Amino acid sequence: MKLTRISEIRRLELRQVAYEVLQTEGMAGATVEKVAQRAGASKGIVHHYFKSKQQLFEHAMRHSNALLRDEVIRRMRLARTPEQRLWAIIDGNFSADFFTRPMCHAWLSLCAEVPREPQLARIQRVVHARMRSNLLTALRSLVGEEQREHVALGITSLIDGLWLQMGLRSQGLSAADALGQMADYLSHRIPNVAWSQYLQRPGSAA
Amino acid sequence: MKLTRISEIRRLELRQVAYEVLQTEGMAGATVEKVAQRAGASKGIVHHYFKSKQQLFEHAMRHSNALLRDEVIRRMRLARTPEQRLWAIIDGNFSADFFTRPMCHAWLSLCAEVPREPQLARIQRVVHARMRSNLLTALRSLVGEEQREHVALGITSLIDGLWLQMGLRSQGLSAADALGQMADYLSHRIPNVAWSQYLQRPGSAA
DNA sequence: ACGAAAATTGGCCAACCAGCCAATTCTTGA
DNA sequence: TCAAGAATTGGCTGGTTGGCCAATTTTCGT
Repeated sequence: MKLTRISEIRRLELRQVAYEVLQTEGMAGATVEKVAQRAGASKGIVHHYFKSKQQLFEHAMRHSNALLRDEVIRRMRLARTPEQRLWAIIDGNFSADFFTRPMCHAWLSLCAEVPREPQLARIQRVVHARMRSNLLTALRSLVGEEQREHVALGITSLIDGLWLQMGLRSQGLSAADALGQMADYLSHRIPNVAWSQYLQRPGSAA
Repeated sequence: MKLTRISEIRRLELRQVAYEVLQTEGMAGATVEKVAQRAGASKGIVHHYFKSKQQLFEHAMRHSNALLRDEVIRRMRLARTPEQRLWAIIDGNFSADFFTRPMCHAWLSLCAEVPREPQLARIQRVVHARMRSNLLTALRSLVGEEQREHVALGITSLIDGLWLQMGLRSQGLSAADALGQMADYLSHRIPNVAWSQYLQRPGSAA
């Protein structure tokens, strides 16, 4: 019995490679041939698994999204209180493994295409909806109902803004800097929770 | 005597048109021919004024940057107090004329190229330095010296994050929403200033 | 072992594009 | 008016890319 068909393996490999190429080449410079070459395969095989370049990078976006989602889920499992759940979301978005300049460049390249690629826009909507839902749930006991949406938008915007800083600043930004900003925001916006405690043990939410 | 040579007029027109094309086509889809066509000119004339496509869009970035800078300067002139100066910077970044989806799309396209185009990175550095300088000056009497850089980074990130939301959200974001978020941030981070007063008269800092 | 199906190759093609340039039109100063 | 120079045209070219496909190799069930 075959659990994983070769086709599934190839699909996963290629979308991973496509995402890597995106990190260094950007959307315009990322050609099907470069993806094939980096994967050690021929150009034809890429088109065998993805009917178009567009679809290939659509799956690359799903890939990066899955990485981020898993980081958040892992931290969510360990969280026991609403504060911990909220911090799990934030900390997951600045996981040291993913909050890097190359990752940010790939993310930016994809974001820039969203307005013109309905499929990417669809993925973006799903990502956004999940983030909003997670935040609203965690905020339920922390913020009054009439302010929850507002605070959720503020947190989302600050996260995205810090990612942008990582990509655009000359010397980048450390995950600790970003988490410091988030803790600072939360300390002022949602007092009576000692948010700074989460900065002591970086990478952990429990 | 001729104040404005035709060459200068053309350069201004073309960089403006290049920026408009960027709004709808993105960086990959923005060809020299499309810019020429939209400008009602031939492809050759574009290369006559800009030695390369790269240089053309470098000037397009300067163009968009100049628009934003002027908006901030205009509000700065009317500001009399540090709070007003700080709000002038923020309000200028969400001027109703520029805080639109097409503008955001062009901005995103340029941001996504920054990592691979040293010239764009150079412009980006200048923009960032000016923003930082403006913010630190305005914050001098509002925030303790040891926290100024931190708050300046927070404000910058939140502004960029809200721009990103404008570009990525399905239904966009109004300038009022964005300014509401900024006022909310300032109210909690820099209390004892009635930031909400600035929301009464949208578009004005005085 | 064998044959069908899956996987893979490498090259072809049509489309597109940036850069270039010779020829033409327009502007301007004397 | 009339050159001289600036402005502009439009087509050419070399190079690249995405999509396609016929041919070949590999895998796998029987």
